[in-house]
Amino acid sequence: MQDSKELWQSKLFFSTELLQWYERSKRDLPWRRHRDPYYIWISEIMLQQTRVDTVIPYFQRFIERFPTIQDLAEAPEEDVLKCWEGLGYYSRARNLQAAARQVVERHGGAVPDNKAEVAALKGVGPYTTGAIMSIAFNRPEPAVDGNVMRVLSRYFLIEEDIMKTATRTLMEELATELIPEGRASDFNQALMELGALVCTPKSPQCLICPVMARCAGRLEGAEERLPVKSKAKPPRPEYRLVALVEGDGENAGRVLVRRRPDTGLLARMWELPHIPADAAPGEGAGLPDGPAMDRLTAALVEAGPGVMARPVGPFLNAEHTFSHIHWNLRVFRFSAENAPAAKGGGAVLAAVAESAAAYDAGSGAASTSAAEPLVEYRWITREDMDSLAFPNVFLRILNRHFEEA
DNA sequence: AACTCGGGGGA
DNA sequence: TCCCCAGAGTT
Repeated sequence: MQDSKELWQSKLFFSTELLQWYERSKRDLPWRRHRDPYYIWISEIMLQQTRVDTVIPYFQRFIERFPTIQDLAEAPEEDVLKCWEGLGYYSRARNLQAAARQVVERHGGAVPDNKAEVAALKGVGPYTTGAIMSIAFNRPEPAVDGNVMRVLSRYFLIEEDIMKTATRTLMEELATELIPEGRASDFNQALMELGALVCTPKSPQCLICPVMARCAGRLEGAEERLPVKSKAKPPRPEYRLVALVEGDGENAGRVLVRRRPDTGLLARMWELPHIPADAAPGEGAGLPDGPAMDRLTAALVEAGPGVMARPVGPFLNAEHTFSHIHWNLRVFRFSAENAPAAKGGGAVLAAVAESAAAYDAGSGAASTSAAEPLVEYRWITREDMDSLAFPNVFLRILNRHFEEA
């Protein structure tokens, strides 16, 4: 029998010591200052794949801008995205707002104290369901994130690959057993706090760990190699040519940007126009980038907004790594000449319908108007950046440009 | 089960 | 600079 008396004692020891440690060691975090389920929810979504120190300023700004679920539900999506700018995984923000609307419509604007209903909210998966139910409502549900799997795999010497679904299920069962009666909120937070502060991925601080005495991983000397985790694939490289086009005439001092499509990578975020490049940048030092500039020039006219632009020269190179893609960006400066339809600041310049034909041919399911723009172009000033959401890589390029200008 | 989806921090 | 971190949705 696996579940010997010794194992039972180890579990009791773990829960008891951990809870006591948490009482004296817990950090004073903004979302721990109240029990509002809305704030717990926001913080848990932001904390997915994101460190506490990064989240804090975003959380403060977010609840200031959207103090209630109602406020969030009624806000323009642009505002929500702007508030999320720089945090990454922007579908979290879009799903969060969609879920806020769900809560307003189905639950009268209050987060439901019901597991199935919480789990049904957009962007709320198994972990966040458990986190909300336990932290906000003190329900005995497991909240198994990376921290928890690391702590449990070490303490109980679990060698299963934590990337596998079956392992997470096992961890959830174990974590549920460990919750002391009536203490789900504190215990689950304690578990994650230990993973964040003591039982860290590298160089865990075993000597100050409250449960070191019975940690099977530590006693085996295995704490550094746990948890067992299969490696992720390296990101595939992608090479893009980017145009930084400065306007002329009425658009003097403005830069041409576009909004990304509704789905996929960086959906609905703004960016500089760019096109794919075949291969790595020619490393020939000092060679003019004539061919690349020519292709960009043509793209701005043909596929893009019909902008006639004169190449000025290379501006800078930039790199950006996503989980699965590594972007190599070569940014070139252009000067617009006689930009068409330049009717003044911020006007929509043109729409690209490059894939409209293929779409229509495919299904004929033209649910939206045929004139619906797939990509929207605008001439923007630095001030316009205060209301448009850009991914960090383009934020850096644009800031550099406006600093020099 | 495999793939998609950002960005930051530490060695 | 390189390496590591990892929840939810989609297919």
